[in-house]
Amino acid sequence: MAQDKKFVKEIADINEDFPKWYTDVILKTELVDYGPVKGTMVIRPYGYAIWENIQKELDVRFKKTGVKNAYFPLLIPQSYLMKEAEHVEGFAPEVATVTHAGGQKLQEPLVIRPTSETIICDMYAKWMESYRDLPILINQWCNVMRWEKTTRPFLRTSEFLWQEGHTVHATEEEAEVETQTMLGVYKDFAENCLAIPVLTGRKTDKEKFAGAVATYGMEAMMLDGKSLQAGTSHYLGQNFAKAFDMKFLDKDGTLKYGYSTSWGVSTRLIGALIMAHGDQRGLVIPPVVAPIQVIIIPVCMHKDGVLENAQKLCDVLCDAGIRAEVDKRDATPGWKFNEWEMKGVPVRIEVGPRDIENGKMMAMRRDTLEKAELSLFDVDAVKALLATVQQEMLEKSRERRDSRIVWAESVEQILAGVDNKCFVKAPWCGCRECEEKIKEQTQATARVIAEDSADGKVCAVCGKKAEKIVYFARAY
RNA sequence: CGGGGUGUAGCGCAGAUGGUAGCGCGCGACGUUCGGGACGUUGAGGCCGCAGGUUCAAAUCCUGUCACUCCGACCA
Repeated sequence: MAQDKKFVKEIADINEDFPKWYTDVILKTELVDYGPVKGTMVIRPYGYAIWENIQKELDVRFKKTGVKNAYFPLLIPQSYLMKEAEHVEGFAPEVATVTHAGGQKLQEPLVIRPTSETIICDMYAKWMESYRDLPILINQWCNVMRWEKTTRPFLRTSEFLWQEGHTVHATEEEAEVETQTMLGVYKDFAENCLAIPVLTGRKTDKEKFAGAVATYGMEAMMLDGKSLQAGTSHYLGQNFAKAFDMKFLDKDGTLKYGYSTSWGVSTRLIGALIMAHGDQRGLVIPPVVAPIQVIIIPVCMHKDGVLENAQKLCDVLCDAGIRAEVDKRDATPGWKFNEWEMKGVPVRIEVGPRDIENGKMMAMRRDTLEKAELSLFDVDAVKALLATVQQEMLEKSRERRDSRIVWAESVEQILAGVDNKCFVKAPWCGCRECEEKIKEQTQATARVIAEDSADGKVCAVCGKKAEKIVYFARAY
């Protein structure tokens, strides 16, 4: 117990000071370190492995929808950004610009991509001549830079890694379907890989992406009740097609502008993962994306057969496709237990002389901290345990989230709801003034528009006929 | 850009009224340990953010400056 206290002291209290807990945990578990340039982060191997797993899972899903990966340049001529009026406005304050290269001042400044719509649309314009060239379905994994005023590792950094998908279609309908398909891919990924239940839906005009006709987002609830936008999918209509002259000759022989979409998720997902599942002991990472799924701790390493059996177990698990490691470091088992719990490894297996003698091994789940005795080398049991952890983490998060969605019919009720760490569903007339009033008085913003019908309801702010039911929450 | 705070060892900090720098953790070596953060012995590690000034003497007092950080306005 005394030792527990000591451990708890090491990371900030999750309930008392959530933001501090967050930064403590990501630094102490060696996910990230701060970069020398303000607002940048170094993603360390343990953190990067999560990103690699995210990439792997998303790529599988993208490929199923026919999307292929490609790569476009980091630097974009400044004039490209000027072509789409709203888009320029949206990004103007936060672009970083390169003015000199090769020891000389450049004729035209180059911007470091804050997103790649412009350069990609410019290329697409060259590639699309006939309707037979459409749709173009391309994704790129890359870094982007947005010079933000305040930053926080993973959630908002000056430079971040993401994937951005960009598609062009011959018809409005097809592009709209694509927008929804990708939103669905994200939802499936968030729930089944990250074990984070998400709300998906259309964004209000105030919250939409600069240059889009419609923006759809997925919102996840963090442990402190705040919402995190975990992914977006935009229907861009012909806005970019017209700005970049993306025309094609249709079946009917006429020249038409294409309809485009873009969608993306970023390293912010790692932040979401941490803030959705962590506890007082540190991280809890769902098995699908965990860098290490099973950590094997040999007990009494110096005794005959312990290390050999631990290594053999590791080998059989790895052969079965499980990411397992043996911790052979010269430290006490107790120290290692705490270390790996903090790092969020889903399953820990202890192997000691007693176990070997009895043909057993002790397994512990990180999410519930429950221990179970398994037969030594029982790969199927470990696999089943990992699957259970994955599934129950989602169920637990979903129950928690669902119990924290409340209904409100006035600004006071909205305030009470968000103060109570809840998402608030409220009817809204659709006007910007009411939306802004809610933000002023409650610091909550419209996250997504719900599917529910607003028939017979009145706006929580102005009392006029409600057009939409909207989820409000304080957001990161 | 407004308000507050902090800069001393890798990290967290202590250093009244000036006298030449210390504690905890961590790190190295050796030994005993190992089923929930072990212990003993011993060692390494500092331009006290930076630049001026006052003084016989500055981590300490004064002035300036830089950096970081928290809270408000903007953002994935």
